[in-house]
Amino acid sequence: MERDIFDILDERSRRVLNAVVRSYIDRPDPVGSRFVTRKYSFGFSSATIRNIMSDLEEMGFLSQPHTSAGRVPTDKGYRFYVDSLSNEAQSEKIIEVPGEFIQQFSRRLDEFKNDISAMFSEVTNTLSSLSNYVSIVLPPKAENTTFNRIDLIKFKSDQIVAILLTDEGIIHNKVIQADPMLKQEDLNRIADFLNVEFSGHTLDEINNMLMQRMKREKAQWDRLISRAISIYEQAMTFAEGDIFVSGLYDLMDLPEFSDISKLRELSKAIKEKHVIMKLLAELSHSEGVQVLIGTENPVTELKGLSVITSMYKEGSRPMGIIALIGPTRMDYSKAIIMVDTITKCVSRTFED
Amino acid sequence: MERDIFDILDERSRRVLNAVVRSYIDRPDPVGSRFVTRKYSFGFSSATIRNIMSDLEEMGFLSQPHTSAGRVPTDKGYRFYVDSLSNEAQSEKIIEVPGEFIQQFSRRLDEFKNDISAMFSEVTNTLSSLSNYVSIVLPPKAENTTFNRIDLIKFKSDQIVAILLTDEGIIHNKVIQADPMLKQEDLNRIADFLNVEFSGHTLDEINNMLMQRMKREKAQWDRLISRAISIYEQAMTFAEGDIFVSGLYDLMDLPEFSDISKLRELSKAIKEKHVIMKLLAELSHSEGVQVLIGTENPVTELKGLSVITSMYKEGSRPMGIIALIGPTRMDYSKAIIMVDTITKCVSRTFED
DNA sequence: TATTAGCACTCTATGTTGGAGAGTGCTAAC
DNA sequence: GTTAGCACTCTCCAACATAGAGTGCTAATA
Repeated sequence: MERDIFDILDERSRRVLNAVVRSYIDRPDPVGSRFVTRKYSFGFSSATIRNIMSDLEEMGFLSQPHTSAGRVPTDKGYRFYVDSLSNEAQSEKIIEVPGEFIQQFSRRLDEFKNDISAMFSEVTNTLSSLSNYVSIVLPPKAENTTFNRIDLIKFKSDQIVAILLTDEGIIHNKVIQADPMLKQEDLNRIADFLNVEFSGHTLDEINNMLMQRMKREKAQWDRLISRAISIYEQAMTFAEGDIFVSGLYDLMDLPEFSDISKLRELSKAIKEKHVIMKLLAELSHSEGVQVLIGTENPVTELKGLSVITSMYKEGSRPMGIIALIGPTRMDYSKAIIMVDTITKCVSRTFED
Repeated sequence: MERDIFDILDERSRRVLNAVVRSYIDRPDPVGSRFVTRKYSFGFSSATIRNIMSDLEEMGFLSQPHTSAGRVPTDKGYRFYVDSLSNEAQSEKIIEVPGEFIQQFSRRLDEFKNDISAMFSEVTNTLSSLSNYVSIVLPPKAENTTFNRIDLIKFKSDQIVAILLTDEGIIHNKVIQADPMLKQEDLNRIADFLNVEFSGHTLDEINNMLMQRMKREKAQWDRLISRAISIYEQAMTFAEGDIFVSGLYDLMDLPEFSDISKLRELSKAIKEKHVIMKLLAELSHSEGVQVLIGTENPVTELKGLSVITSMYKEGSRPMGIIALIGPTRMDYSKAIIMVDTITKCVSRTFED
């Protein structure tokens, strides 16, 4: 597929296309042939460039806002640009992130080790203020985290506070209604039982174990176990985790958002978390940094925008997702590097 | 003070002024004398109204965008309008909130009794979607909440998870570093000690008790107590509570925000939570619903806006604050009633 | 055959002009 | 004290002209 595109365009067309995209990313004015010849000295006259650009338009890489305006990249044009970026990166001029930044940022993350939400806030803030785009972090899905221990605390006669700790340092707590007859000692015994049984398993595994055991042992449970399982199930139905978002307001500075309506759509999409979460989750099945450009995007609210995502992991286990959302006219090379770097920093923090 | 203003203006001027304000709130076009005479039949010609409006302008209640435009209320004009609103309310035509709504909303809040943050989210969402302004809820200040119990859980050899429950149903948790020699039993004894000592006191009282005791007993503590106090102190330094915000994007529909820059300022102010928190806290020393109009506002970022606040309470103890922020051209009568009603619903929920 | 210079053409952006309309302030009459 | 009448002011909008940027095409050039 990629090969195809590179075959269709000869060296010269490719260079012109990339020049147009780069120039447009730099300043959102339609790019004219004369401008290209002057700024990037190709050794051809503007007339030649004109012909090439005309061809590129016919092939759908560029478009004209109106006759006698310069050209503007289409989503397909951006796609070509992004693809050739990663090609370049593999071959030669990889843009370097100063090791200094990485070190400093990693150290900063370490400070937040005891408070994982604060850490994620820090991540989104850093990412959005560096990029001036909207950054989003999805925390690890509960199912992927590892049960460390649960504690049950009697509260106000008919309520129980269940506190679940995971190895990742995430603390879920939930108030559940319960039989007022249960004493704190009963709760302790129940918690002990759960801790022994479940420790070290992921919540996902636990759900499966539970189901299997329920099938096998059915009515034979003693009262303790049946209560334990019922309480655990109640405790586990927590609201889907929050997502961390930052930088929506920085977008207001960009000319493409002077209209506001795009911004509204984006904010609506973010408000309806599940839309975003679903998109990002789907997008991140594959390895490395993923890029969705404009209409490639399945979510209608985001069709005018581009999304860059990457997964952070603990070892080889996927944890959560870091994403950057901006206009299609995005500084892709910078954005991709940033997402990549920051994802790696976060992964490293989870390692230790 | 209020009397003064009512004395300066005769009955007729007052009616004209209120008519202008109401009309401008209804539609943001400068209000002309002819329009006033037709819409609100005063029994005077437009020329007379013109004279009155000219006087009102001289006194600073109205202003003209340019000669030969109609008049627009100044902040002082709005202030007059708001003050006469509450006068009206006291005397006769109180706008009624359907009891049905109150019942329904109270029932809805009850559903969230076990999850106080979800409840506050619900409150901001309701308030902003009813009003189309920005709504903010400040949760109870930690110092004002009542210690119910603390639990300490050993976690990963050198860490302790401290979980503090308050009578209000708020759960704070915090991971703290600690001596790896401490066993879970030690922690239990420490927690027991704290629970016995502190139960039923507000966190504020506890801080005072602690300080006093430290002064009195100084070096005489036994090891348990000294450890307990140290742990409690660490656990209590949690991050300043989150504030709940909703509706920023609904503002974009209003003509006064077509400019965007005001919106930026507001969002900046909200991001810097402490600015908002400080303002709201100051504003809410007094009883009932407070209104700040435009330049009355001490925070520069909010000078173009109006703020309506009210405190929710548990019995007579102030808990937190509910606020609505919108343009100075706000539908004050509606907004005030809404803030008032919702505050009362929240207070009632805390009662039981 | 590929490239280029030249030119007519198109479209936008900007500025100017000239009512139409809304509203005012003032004056003189009621 | 109130009002009718009128000249005046200012905005808004549409019509029009012009400059500038950029194109596409053609014919000449290497």
